[in-house]
Amino acid sequence: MSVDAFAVLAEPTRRRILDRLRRSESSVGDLVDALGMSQPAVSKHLKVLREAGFVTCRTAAQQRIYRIDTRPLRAVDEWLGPYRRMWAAHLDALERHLDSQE
Amino acid sequence: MSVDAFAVLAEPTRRRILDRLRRSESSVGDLVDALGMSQPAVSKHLKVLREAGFVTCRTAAQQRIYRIDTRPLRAVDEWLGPYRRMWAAHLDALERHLDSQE
DNA sequence: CCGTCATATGCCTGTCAAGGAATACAAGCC
DNA sequence: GGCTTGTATTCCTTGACAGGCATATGACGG
Repeated sequence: MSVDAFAVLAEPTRRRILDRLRRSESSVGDLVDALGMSQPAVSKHLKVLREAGFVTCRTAAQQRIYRIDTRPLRAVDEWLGPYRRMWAAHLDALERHLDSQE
Repeated sequence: MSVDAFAVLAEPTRRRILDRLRRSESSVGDLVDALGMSQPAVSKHLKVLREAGFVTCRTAAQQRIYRIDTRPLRAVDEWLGPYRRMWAAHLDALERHLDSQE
């Protein structure tokens, strides 16, 4: 959980991993196939994701099955909160404007 | 708009700039004072933010006044959408569980 | 135990971004 | 037109990854 969530998400490959894990949990090998990248590279990204809390893994026989944990993403969502209020306010204003125009 | 939004947000200083601009638009000098960083460093971050669409600037006399544009943040918000549905689903499930327990 | 499959780790190299110092540019003022 | 103020740009150095290859670790089957 040491590294900043945004820094973790800054890497496109890691977002691809998350996008894939969103659909179903996967073994490292599955991800290697899906991403077309070397196994060490994938394992390293998984390590970063794991240490930042984005994924958890369980051992199943000789494989490690990775699975999303949404908690860090919720933190990002909360960071967005105040900004979301900004554009919500603008949309409201636009709406009022359009209403007054009709 | 060339650089990836997440890469832009990965830099803590840039998030600090956005957090400050969220409260009020500011000149470069204001930001330099607020961040305690060299003026060139701030200007460079502003350039990155500008090129990625996070801020716009207008010229006022000899100053440049920077202001937030929330569009790229809305894009981030949309990227979060599917994940948000994940944890929303979990919360719903938890709620149903608690309801069934009462 | 030993070989094998699945994954993790170390080492190396190349790339890229951040920050400081110096400098260039641009707009106002006298 | 020089001078000052505010901001952008350039050059340089340094540090942080990302990715590949080789190798270590770990779990299973015979």
